[in-house]
Amino acid sequence: MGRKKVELKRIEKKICRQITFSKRRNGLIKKARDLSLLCDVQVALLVFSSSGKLYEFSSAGRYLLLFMSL
Amino acid sequence: MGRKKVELKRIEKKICRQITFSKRRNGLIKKARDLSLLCDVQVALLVFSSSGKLYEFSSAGRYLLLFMSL
DNA sequence: AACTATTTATAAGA
DNA sequence: TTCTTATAAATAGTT
Repeated sequence: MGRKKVELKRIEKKICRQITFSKRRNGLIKKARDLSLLCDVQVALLVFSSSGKLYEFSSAGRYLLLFMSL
Repeated sequence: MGRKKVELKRIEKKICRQITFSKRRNGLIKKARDLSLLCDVQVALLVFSSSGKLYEFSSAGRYLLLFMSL
């Protein structure tokens, strides 16, 4: 959805990757919220930036996420 | 993105709600995958249908999610 | 399940 | 970094 069609592969230029991350992360969180509201379902979304910052949306209350290296 | 602008509130007609759920759920999972790939970040997305079925995407390996009613 | 008119998201540019 | 705008992508209503 932009001036050019995007190739589905890692964006190599760091600055471009960060800008895209910011834009798409916000878009994804909005769509998660919309889906939950429109369709009355529970959604949990977690995004970790490469620097480790967590961005999230959850329609439910509190939750605990454990990454397992099983 | 359709014939009419959508109101951001629960879709009352069950059939319409189920159709929208199917379409948007797939779209959301695609966008989660794209974000992870393009921006090289970790993403976890979980969607529970009203009947309790789980739809998910995770760029990481295995994980365990616990909803807490604290 | 496919189609298509239209809205929405966003890539590039300013 | 925030705003704009051309275009790609998603999808609401229809078939």
